[in-house]
Amino acid sequence: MSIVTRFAPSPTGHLHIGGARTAIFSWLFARHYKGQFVLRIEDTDTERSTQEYTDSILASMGWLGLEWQGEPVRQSERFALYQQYVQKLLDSGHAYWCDCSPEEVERMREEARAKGEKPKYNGKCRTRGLAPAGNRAVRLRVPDSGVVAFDDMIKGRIEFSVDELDDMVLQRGGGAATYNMAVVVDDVEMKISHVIRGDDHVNNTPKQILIYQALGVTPPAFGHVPMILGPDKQKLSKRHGAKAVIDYQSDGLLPEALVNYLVRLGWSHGDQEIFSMDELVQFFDGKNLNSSPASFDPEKLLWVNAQHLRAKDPAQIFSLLLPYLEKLGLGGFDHELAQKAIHLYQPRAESLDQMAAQMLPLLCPASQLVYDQSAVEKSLSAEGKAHVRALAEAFEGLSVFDRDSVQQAIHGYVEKNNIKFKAVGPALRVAILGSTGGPDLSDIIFLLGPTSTKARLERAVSL
RNA sequence: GUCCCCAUCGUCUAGCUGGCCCAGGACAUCGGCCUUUCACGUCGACGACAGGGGUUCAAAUCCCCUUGGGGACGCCA
Repeated sequence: MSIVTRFAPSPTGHLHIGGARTAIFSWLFARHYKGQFVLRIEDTDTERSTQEYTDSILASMGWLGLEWQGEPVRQSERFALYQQYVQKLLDSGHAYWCDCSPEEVERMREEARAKGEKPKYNGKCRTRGLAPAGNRAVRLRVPDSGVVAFDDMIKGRIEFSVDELDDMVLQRGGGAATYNMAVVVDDVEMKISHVIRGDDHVNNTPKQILIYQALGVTPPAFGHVPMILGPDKQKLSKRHGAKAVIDYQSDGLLPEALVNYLVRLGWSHGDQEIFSMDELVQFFDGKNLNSSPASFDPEKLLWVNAQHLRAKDPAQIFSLLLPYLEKLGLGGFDHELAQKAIHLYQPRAESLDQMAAQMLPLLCPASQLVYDQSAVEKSLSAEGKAHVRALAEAFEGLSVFDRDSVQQAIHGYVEKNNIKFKAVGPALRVAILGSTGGPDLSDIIFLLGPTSTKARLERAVSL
């Protein structure tokens, strides 16, 4: 059997991390078994679906590296197809027309509830033999007894008694297919072999299986991935902060890091935490999936991102970092300097966003350097300034200006005056970078070069 | 209300067919080391089998109940 999986988002919002994770699982599963991964846009709700969201979702998928095969299928273009299938069901006696009003159905539900049962439609029109009419709906005739069961790839065997199900609407008055009908038709037509989707669909599964059975088609395999909860164990929502994929993109996360983190939420491969995309494809076989919901931990996500950031080639980082550098408002900066400095910042930043901010003091002109006031007061005392002045002279006397000679100049100065490095280091650092943190000073001064270094030291002394 | 799913450190998890687990790894937290700062790194500490019954020579691992959490019950998707 050839493996075909799908991701079927509804374009009523941006791609969120929950959806992203099921998409990733689906994609990995298909890739691992060398199958196909296809997309379907579930845009039958014309009220809430927009092209902007469709574009945004596709863009996020692309950014994450989840390439799909063929053109995405749009449900809104397939109403006629769904009607054909509904007609088949009507012809075979598996479905019937119903003219009950919403109020009437609501009453039936309340009655059932009053009896302590699950609210359902009572099957009033089953035997009335109603003819088609524009405002009439089509309902599925579900079996009177029995159970619907399926072996979930993640949760194992799940059974539902048909007593829990009612004669669901397949086609609305007006002729539009309902969600469950459209999904089944599409999955059949698209030859989907494995339906990997969110946990919230387990209750739809028996309904859909009933439609498959009525159609005389073997259902695909189902795998329901657990939901992602917020840090407080509640359903993920806006108050948990950024949750759309594009938000993480603008926060400076690496797509492979987001994928890595999301996959590990509910899946494991021994004790391994960091995976490349290739390793993921290699290891993800649809097994070892956790059936319990997981909480989203932004801190660990950042940590995973930091690991990927460090492992990446500096040249690649630079091109990814460029947009963030440009957002800094420098209005132009020395690209070569930035490029050469990347490796110094790789181990200290957790995101591209952070990295750009950390590099600002290095990249800005001396005149725009912002000083940390308390650091200046603490380190750039009269004595500190005297050291800075002396070091400026020492640097100017250098015939070769490279990392080693700069370092020697500093150490030479320290030794000659019989003082500790601590006496001059902080002052020099604040003078060069404006604050107390940052990479090794010799590296920074060398990269800055004699002219820029001199300008910074002069400005610091005059503070 | 009814049905479905879930239950190991604060969080993500290892623990697949019970003994190698008085439970391992990772994030976070705390402390040591490294270091010219801040990070990185490194070493260590803290920290969990929800509760109760069974089954068994032996249970985190199997069964049942309770509790807790989540989801679903639309002519929404």
